[in-house]
Amino acid sequence: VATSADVARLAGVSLSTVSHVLNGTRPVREATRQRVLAAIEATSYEPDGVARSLRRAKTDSVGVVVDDTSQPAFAAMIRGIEMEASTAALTLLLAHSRGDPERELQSVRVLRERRVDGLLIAEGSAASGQLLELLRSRSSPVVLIDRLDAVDLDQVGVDNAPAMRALIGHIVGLGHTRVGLVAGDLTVATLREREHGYRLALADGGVPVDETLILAHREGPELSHAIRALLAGPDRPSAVASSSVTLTVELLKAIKELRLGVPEDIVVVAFDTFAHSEFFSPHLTSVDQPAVEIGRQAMRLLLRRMLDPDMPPRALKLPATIVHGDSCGCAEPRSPLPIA
Amino acid sequence: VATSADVARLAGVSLSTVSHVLNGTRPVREATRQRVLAAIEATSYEPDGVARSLRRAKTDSVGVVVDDTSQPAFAAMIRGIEMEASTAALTLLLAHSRGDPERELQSVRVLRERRVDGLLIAEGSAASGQLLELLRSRSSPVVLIDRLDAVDLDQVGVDNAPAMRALIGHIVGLGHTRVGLVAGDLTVATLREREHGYRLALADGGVPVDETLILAHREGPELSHAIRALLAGPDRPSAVASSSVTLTVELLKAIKELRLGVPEDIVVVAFDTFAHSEFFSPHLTSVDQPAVEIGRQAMRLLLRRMLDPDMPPRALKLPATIVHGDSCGCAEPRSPLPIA
DNA sequence: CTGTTAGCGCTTTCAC
DNA sequence: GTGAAAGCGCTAACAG
Repeated sequence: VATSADVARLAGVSLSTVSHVLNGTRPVREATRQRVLAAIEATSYEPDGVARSLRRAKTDSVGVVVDDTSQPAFAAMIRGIEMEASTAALTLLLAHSRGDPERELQSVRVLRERRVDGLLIAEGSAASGQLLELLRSRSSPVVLIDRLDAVDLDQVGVDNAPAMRALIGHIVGLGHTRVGLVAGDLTVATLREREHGYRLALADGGVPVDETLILAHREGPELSHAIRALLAGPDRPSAVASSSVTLTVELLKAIKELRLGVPEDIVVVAFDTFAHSEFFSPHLTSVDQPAVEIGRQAMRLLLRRMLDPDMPPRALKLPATIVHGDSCGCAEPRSPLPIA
Repeated sequence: VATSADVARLAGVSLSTVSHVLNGTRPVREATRQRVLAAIEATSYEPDGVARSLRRAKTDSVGVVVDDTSQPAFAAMIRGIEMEASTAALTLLLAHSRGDPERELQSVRVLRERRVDGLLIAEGSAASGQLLELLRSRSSPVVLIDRLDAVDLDQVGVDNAPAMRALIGHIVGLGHTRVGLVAGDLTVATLREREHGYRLALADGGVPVDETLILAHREGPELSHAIRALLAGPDRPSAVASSSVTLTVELLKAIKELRLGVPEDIVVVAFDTFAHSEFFSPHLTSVDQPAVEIGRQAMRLLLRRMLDPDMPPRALKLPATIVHGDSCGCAEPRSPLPIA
């Protein structure tokens, strides 16, 4: 492989001239420039980004740590991140943590060693003091996505509580007083916020909270069992909500097994939903996260942080929207419901 | 930030000893080792991957170029890739081409400049001579995914034709003789193969091919229009198949608009489908791609190629399966259909 | 067992 | 306008 030295030799110029031609970093006489360009062509020279990064002490890359790619919103978020990153000529380094805090730490370490210029950490599991410590230790630019565990770091996420409040409010308004909630692992910040929104909505409607209707297990056999118990029990709620797509899957599994009809036998609403669900039935009435926008804003915030390390940390809450399907069983399907 | 020189000074040893302690690359007396380790701790030293890459002339990273992240199979494929990559301690660099051959070339160039040790190129658009030339020019390890344009490069994909043949064969067996096909852009290799499978299935059943039933436009207004024309026309086919998820979306849009019932008014089958579609109706009878496995195998193949650049190129065809839903309207739902 | 040293390929002062 | 030279932080001969 050719190096800039080869190019310089062939063009009969110095190393520095080659570099300056390549980067347009100082004026070069046109004739010389042409000779250099020709030499580059002739040697099919390709600059070495690694050497450049070493010298410049920056890599023009950002690391992205995601918890779980099977979340359907993941692809959209990555797309948003990538849009902004490619505009800024940054390359993405991807690492998965698979919900394992240990792997998550490891991912951050590896990306750090690679000297990424910034870090995006998405949908992390429960807050980990170790991680926060690591992130703060070197004060490298970081933006947290949907993972509101710290106040002194940049973060972007959706405004969970109001969205859930509006979603549940809709079915409470329809007269439901026994509303189940598949709440998931409440150590996860976003899920906790959603559960909070649920409580707010019940309070709004003057409906007392029945704690036995709130299923706060993480995905797994226990949760499946709890859901089945709730739905097959003598006093089945008339409506059930779930707090995330993976939780909704568990819920739908149980509903299918018990051969319940939606919305005739039970009304279902969900936080987050499936792609193209409008073509299928039941079409879930649900909260829609602006996943692409979350990715974009997170990347933008990271870019700002990279330029100005001393900017005060910022927490961006993006609004979600409610998509009105037919799973809530209300007579008239309307367009997107407003979120208070 | 501390460098290995700082560590060496603090530990009172030479640079090389630090390096060897770090990499376990030659025996070091335990006492010395401990002193070095202590110094690392004390300085909170973190090795510089960039410098290491420059020196070692490898980066322990692979580039992944994807066409479009909105394909639902994308996330699964990435997951498969990542599993194998993380086992081999490789970092993933991600680039999107968004179906633009120009961006695709650019992505490959950028990743090359970053000196990735290997390249995975997925779901590319139409074959591009320029791309192939670029890939071959430096003979760096490359695996093509679902993009069978070249015979002399490693590639992995699904065995499209037999799968489509079996899928269509099923409905032909049900007595359908007018079967539409939303075939998509036939310059895309995988779509061409699927269309071929369709033709084979009709031939198998002794059904003559009616070319007006094959809609070979890429996604866009023309396609939408063609689909509507086909379905609203006087002589509507009794069944329609589509060759990819994005095409299926177009098809379902039209079906919804025309208020046709599936499978009563029209039978629908598809190549590739939506996540968790079993919970919704109609549950599409469809070909299921082993997306995770494709990712894994591709990465594995790349690893082998990286170790042995002179290995003869290999083309891996993974079998797809057929998921039997209720959109095909056959009386008895059975378990996965066999692919001949 | 440990240290010295020569670079990897590039950017960037500092001179001319 | 152009060139010479000093490293960026690390690894890997080569010597002891």
